[in-house]
Amino acid sequence: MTEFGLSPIQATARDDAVLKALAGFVMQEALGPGQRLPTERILAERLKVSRNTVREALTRWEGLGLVERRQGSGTYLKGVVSLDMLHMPLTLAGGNDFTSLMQTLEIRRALEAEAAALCAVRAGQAEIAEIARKLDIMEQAFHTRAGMSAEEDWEFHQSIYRASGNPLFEQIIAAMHELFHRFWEHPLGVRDFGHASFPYHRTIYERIAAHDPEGARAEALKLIATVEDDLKRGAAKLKLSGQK
Amino acid sequence: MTEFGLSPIQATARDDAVLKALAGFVMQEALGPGQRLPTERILAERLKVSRNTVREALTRWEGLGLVERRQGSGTYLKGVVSLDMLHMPLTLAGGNDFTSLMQTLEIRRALEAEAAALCAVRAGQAEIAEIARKLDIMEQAFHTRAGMSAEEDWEFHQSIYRASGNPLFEQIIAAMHELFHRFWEHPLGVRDFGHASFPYHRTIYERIAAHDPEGARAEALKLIATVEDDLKRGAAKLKLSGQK
DNA sequence: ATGCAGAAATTGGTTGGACCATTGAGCCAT
DNA sequence: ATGGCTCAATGGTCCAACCAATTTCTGCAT
Repeated sequence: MTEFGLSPIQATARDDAVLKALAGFVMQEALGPGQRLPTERILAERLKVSRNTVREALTRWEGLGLVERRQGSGTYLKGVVSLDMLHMPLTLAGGNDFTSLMQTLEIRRALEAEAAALCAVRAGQAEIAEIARKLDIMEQAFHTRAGMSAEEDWEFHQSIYRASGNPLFEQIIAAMHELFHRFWEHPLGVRDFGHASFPYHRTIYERIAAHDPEGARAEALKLIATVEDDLKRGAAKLKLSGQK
Repeated sequence: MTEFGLSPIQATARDDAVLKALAGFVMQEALGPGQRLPTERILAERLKVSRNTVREALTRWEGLGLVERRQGSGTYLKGVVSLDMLHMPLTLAGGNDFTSLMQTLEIRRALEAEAAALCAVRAGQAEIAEIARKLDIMEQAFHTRAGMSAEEDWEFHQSIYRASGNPLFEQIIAAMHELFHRFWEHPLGVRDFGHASFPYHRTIYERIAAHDPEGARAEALKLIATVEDDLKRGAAKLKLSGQK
């Protein structure tokens, strides 16, 4: 099969046209997350298409998590949209079981290590200071609330992804985090989940502040390893207690 | 065309219910990629919902890349569908420029290295044989077609992702690959793009076959490094020629 | 004036029916 | 066989309602 370099043309593509126009409108009006966009009826009238077409277009955006619809209220932006957006929908088979969590952790291990290394190379004074701030907040929360610092923990890691200079790290891991939110919070009933990982947050920060990419990578790998251990302990506990 | 195993829907949240019922139907009938599923009119009748509702539900799946609709023909499955699917749609800002490509390469570097290492640990005889087969095909195509072996190259990497035992690797990288398809093919006008990476395919395979995870990781990193170099060369060339 | 319950308007969700555009299968003349 | 034709099937779009949740307005009692 030879390559002709030709793509099939699309005769009818009203949905896409609607989304393109809407994206242009959003940019023009400089709308951000939380803002409400025009009602379906108005969009249909302005764009000279049926309300049904508008709805199918918005359904696409909703499925992509870009927009949230509230009956009786309106349609609201949930993220930043731009004309040159690229979509990368992933669907993972298998539910919220041990295997799925373990698989996401393998992805996170790869990305976390790389992000920490890149961060150690690229982070400037401001980024390092921000990471230090998040680390302090997390450590204080950890001590005052006896280890319940999931939210602060997450924000610490986010600050590293941001300082990596590549927004894809944050986006991919954030999507996984949102997906397994309940499990990152109270995974599998292990009460002291995450305790073992605590000291490595500071060591990661130190290696980043010292601009030592391989050191940061190594500490990040240690952190993920403790999480994997916790997960395995939780799975073993579950097995003992007879749950499937 | 008599029995569909579909039962009517009752409460609100119709479209979600439609998708759940449809997913159940797909599993029950053991439908796989490429297969055609019932027409919208039949689904609407069987589920006792309006055709518009069916369409919105299918629009969701289409946006997620699970399904492909062909006017006049039907709606066809594009991937594997199951009841306990989880969706992780990512939307990346920024277009098909040099920076975006470089950022996806950083993600690919992290994942490719980890996948190769995992593969070296987990791949069995059958998986290794499959990788060897893809490698042979790629090398032959490379020699007979003077380096134009993008498709075979991609299939070689896919076989590694599959043998890693974690489907997320293949899904994430496949999504990026599809996204930047034109650029992976003829990136930035560099004619011998990918030539430098050629020898590392075999070295990666050898480390995997020897069950040497760190060796496989190292070779994978070398391969990505050559691609990054090609990309930088292409960008420099573009800069010289005055294009933006 | 103020507070609040109920009415009214707004907005997304659903329905049913109609028609258009594309596809594919069957048929027929060549 | 080949090419062109019809015609039924199927997804794409449109319209005009109505339903359900939410918000806003209104008017009465305090």
